[in-house]
Amino acid sequence: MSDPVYQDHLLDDLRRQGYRITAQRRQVLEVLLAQQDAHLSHEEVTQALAARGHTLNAVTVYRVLQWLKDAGLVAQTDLGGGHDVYCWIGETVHHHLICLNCEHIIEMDDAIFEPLRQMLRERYGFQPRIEHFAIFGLCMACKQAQETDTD
Amino acid sequence: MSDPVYQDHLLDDLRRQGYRITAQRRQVLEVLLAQQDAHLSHEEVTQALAARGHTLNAVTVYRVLQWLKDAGLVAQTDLGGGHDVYCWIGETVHHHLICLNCEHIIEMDDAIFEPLRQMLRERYGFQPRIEHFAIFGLCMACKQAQETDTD
DNA sequence: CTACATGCAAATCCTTTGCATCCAC
DNA sequence: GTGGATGCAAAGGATTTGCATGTAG
Repeated sequence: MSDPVYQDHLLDDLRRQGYRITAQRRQVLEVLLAQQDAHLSHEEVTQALAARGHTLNAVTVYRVLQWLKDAGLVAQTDLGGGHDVYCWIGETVHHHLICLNCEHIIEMDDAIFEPLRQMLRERYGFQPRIEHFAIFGLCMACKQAQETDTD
Repeated sequence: MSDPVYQDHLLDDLRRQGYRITAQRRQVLEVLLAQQDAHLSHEEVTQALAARGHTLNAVTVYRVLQWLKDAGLVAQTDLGGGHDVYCWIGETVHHHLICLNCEHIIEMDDAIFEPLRQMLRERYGFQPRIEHFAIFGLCMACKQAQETDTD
């Protein structure tokens, strides 16, 4: 997945598509590749870069993220937190359950949306684009904690 | 629903809760009450106010919307458009299908989410808060138009 | 009368843009 | 060498804050 061989292959691919591979682009790409399941904000990407000893201009980070999105490698989503988040587009489509209390994120399989998709198509003739979904609520632990509180 | 009697009752209720009723608060409240099913952004609220001949300071509009939210009368949601939208909390819970192409909004009943809710509870022990949901995709008309294009 | 709401100006935050310089190809 | 990418500074837009004034209760 994120081994050097895969990365080299990826970079060659991008070069073949006419994109230029700069140090900055490689660095941002590595960060996102290293945390494929995470949704990273611009700020978090910057922090991850810093942790690796790279200090890119904030503007450049924006531009590289935009580039990765244009190249179809990264999804840019607004999960409602005010800032867009970016995440690597892997082979397996999945979605997230986000706990409003502890902010724990649970991954869920795409299959769970199939019934909903079908219903929307049947009832409303609507073709949903549920490619990257987030549902907010309470995770099991927090739900139980809350119930205990109320007792 | 939005008749004067109902509004008076509402204002009295708020007063009883210790809130002060100013002209500005009444004006914003009226705007939201008049379009209960709409999701209005700060800008749209301002425009609606202007259409009624009221010119409030932008800051005041923010503060009144925040107040209405705190009072539990209005929901503040980020539908992914970059700006928060505000909408009156009525009795009937409903959600929206938003067409990515024509931006047409279809209302859908809350019942459609029941199977999903149940699945999330069963499989992940997750208590979803699906109170105001938006699903993006293509509406029937745009889907058909697209299919015709490809032919 | 008093505490709270308003309006103005200014500050703040995130993001984009213009432009000179730099570097991948 | 040349077009595209970078970094800096500065602009831009949305929202928040500080403070004097106004007003609901």
